[in-house]
Amino acid sequence: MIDAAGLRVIKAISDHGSFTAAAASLGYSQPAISQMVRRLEDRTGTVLVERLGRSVRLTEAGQVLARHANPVLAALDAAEAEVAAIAGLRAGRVRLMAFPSSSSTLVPRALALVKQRFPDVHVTFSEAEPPESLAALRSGECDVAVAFAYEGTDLARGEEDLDSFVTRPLLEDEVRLALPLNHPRAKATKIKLSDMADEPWIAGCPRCRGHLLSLADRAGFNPDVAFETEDYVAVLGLVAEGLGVALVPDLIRRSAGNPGVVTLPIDPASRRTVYAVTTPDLQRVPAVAATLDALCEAATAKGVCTG
Amino acid sequence: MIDAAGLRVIKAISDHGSFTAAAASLGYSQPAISQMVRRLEDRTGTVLVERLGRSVRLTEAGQVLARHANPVLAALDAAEAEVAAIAGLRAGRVRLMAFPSSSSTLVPRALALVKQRFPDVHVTFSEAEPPESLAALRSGECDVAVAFAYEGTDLARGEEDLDSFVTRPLLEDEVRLALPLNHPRAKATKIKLSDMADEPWIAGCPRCRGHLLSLADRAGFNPDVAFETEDYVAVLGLVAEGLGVALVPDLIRRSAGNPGVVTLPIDPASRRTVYAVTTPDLQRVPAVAATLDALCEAATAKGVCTG
DNA sequence: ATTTTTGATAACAAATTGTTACAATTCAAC
DNA sequence: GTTGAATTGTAACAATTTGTTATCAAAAAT
Repeated sequence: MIDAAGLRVIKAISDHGSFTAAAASLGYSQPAISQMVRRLEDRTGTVLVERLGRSVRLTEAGQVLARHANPVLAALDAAEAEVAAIAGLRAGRVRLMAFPSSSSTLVPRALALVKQRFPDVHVTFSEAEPPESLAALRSGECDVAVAFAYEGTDLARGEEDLDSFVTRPLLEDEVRLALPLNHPRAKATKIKLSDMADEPWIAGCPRCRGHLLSLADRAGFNPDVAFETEDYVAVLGLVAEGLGVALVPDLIRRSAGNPGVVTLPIDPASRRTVYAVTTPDLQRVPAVAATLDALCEAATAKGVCTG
Repeated sequence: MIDAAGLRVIKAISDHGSFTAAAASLGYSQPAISQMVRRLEDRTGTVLVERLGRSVRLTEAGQVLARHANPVLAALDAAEAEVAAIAGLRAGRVRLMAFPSSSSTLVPRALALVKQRFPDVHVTFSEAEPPESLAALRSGECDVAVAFAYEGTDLARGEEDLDSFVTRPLLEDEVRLALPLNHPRAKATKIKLSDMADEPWIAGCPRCRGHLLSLADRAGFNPDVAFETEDYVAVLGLVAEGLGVALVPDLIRRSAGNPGVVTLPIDPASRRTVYAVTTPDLQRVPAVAATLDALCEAATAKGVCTG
């Protein structure tokens, strides 16, 4: 019934003492004010303005509206300012989820970039493997997920539909074989997986284990998985102690290298692609876009970012 | 830019979780909500709602608006309620100015009527002679004036323009001659002013003095005005002490009768009319109308109220 | 008295806000 | 899988609201 425009008009009249001056202060023509007041009076069923020949004065009811105008308009302005701050990257919160091995360098570098450029944009961060991070994205618990897909498999393992997501490739990550330093083949420049068919294997996260099984199958053997752990530092530790060999993405070696371990390219080569993932809607949120950009830039030092 | 309607829509979406439910809760069709959100997003240049297939969720910016919605809408409702209270006579203030001799019975009775009918309407009251009360009405210092005009003269003494006022006759007040009880003519039933040409006179307020001079002139003499006072109780006291005779409106005698004084009709008769005066705008304010009605009713006991 | 200032009104233009009908999508259930 | 109910988006249109210009009438100031 009464809206912000009406209050603005009443307040202008109260402040300036005439319709004409109120109109000028609001950038309207004088008849616009006349009609606005008339409409308000019709709607409220009350006289709001006393016409005294040349000047006007608010009645008690008009003064009531004028008194309420300030808080209401101030609150509206505040709301607008807050939204504008988010739109202008002077505020905003982005909830990022990334898989553990990305946390070591890629994500911290991206967070630093965002913070440097937009100090008031807050990126919160938590670790999760791709299936959970994508589920969190879908359910609204996070805004950006950093996930990966092994060559030839879908990002979401084929089961989830990806149409509802927007993906941005960040970098290509080569999958290498990790051997203990004292292993007989540690000096090779390249290795066939089938050569390792009789070694005990150490597997990483479930998807990595799946990838290992898939590659081994293609190489014609069934690996003996002696240990499984999601913690890649532990994987490398186990390898260093000579308890087995493992497939590890290059990112791991570079960020958490273990001096007792060497990694070699495998033949045929295999890679995984690391993506930043979000939704089409969120992609248009400035703070989210800035985070994606930062991830992209942080990645270019290591890989190719097309975006 | 952002208005109350927009906030209402965002709040409804936040509360109900879908456009359809929000539309139902606001009595709109679903496309109305879709378009409203789209407009808001265009205006703010920000994504406010994440579309997740079947349901929707507010983005951070959307949540900001939803959070501001409550205070703004509550303040608007409060403003509306206050105005409605004034319109519905559950609130309101009327500033009444009346000339002194009306204060004794007419005005108190009217105030009591208003208070009985509309306990939350506050009528404040102050005394002023007609010229000042009308000036106060014009300048906005009061809402209703109780004034009088002697027969044949304008309410505002001819100088002021009455077009800008609305008048409502309350009662006719006969002008009588006050004599001390022991005056030789105290037993007469009617008296010609010319019979009193040689008496000392006591004059009331300036306008009353003017009326005395005018009547005396018509009766062919020039009265010897021995005392002047605006206080009619004093006038009657002076008369009772035999210090002179006076013209007093009947209202005075009835409300402040002095046992040492008799009042007689004069010939030719003279009356004054008591009016309630306000402005056309204020007349439409319910509390003012109620006060006018009460004055009218309070007067019917004594005179004729046409209104 | 005349001029300037101010509000009201009429007629019209433009923007807004809403509706209905229908297409497209999602999600759950069979 | 496939169907079906539920939900959002879009297009076309109608109604309302909101603003402008031109003009009038009244009030104040000179």
